[in-house]
Amino acid sequence: MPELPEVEILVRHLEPLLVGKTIEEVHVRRAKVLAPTSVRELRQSLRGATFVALSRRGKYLVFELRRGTDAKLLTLLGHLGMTGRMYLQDAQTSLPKHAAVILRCGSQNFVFEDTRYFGRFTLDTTVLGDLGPEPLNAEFTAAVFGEALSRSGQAIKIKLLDQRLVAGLGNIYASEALFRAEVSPRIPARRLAGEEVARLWKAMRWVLREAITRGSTVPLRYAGEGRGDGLFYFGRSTETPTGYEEQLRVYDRQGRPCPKCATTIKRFVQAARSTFFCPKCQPGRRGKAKRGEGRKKDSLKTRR
DNA sequence: CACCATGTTCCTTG
DNA sequence: CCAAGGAACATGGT
Repeated sequence: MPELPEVEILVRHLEPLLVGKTIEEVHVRRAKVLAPTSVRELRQSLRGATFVALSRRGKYLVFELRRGTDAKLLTLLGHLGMTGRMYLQDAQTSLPKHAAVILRCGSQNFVFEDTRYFGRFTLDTTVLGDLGPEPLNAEFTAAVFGEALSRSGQAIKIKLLDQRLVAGLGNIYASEALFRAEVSPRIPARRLAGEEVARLWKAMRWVLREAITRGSTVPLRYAGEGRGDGLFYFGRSTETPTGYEEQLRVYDRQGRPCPKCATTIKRFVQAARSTFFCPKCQPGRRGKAKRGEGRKKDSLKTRR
């Protein structure tokens, strides 16, 4: 469930539940998610610590804790990777198969579970320093965005996934924002016209805000079973068991009609990731053929 | 069995 | 040093 809107909703959900709670026991079942923090270091730091605040930076969850009244604040960084979840449950409740870290706070467990273990739960916060601006903050103006784009010849879709450019978009919202802006995912970043930059800047923010709004109005079950939990960008539906369904316009909709013009949505691969777009609403540049696109060279890789 | 998956990081090549 | 491309990480769904 991990792009900016999902993390934002999760942070808003957890913040009031966690603040004031004190960790009594720390259990690590998959040490790799802590790296480079060691199990011992995490346990020593967190045992007896109280949650003071929780916020979000890009797709990261930033937990702030304090041990004792005067002690310094410590920061715990969380990331959901592709399949991570975080939630509180009764300490009696059985733990999920892929629980990576469990923090017992009184009668409740704060659980970080992650099926694929791509997520993070660490005291090392250095990655935050490499993140670009928050797309929904005032500092992130269209001019700032355009300036950043002008320094790259890489396809715009790929740049949108670069967390150093702007922090928080992932593969879903990158395609969604480009569709809303009616910009082709293949255009080299620095080739976007000024008005295209402006449209994309606006569309990114609209798409992210829309997802947060929708997520806020849907009854999510953070610890629940079943797919779709914690995922959103939902709208009401009479066809699904939950009564809600995702409202994505192009993501994972190849072969289906474009919601604007009914042209068939296409899928192709960029930087080893799927991109979805409407060839009519998001036409590529005419004129120059792009080389190195749609056909890859045979780089024979050698093993180390 | 084959392929695909919401993310980040490391390695290689140019 | 930088940019770009791809594989790796680990598990599950279709």
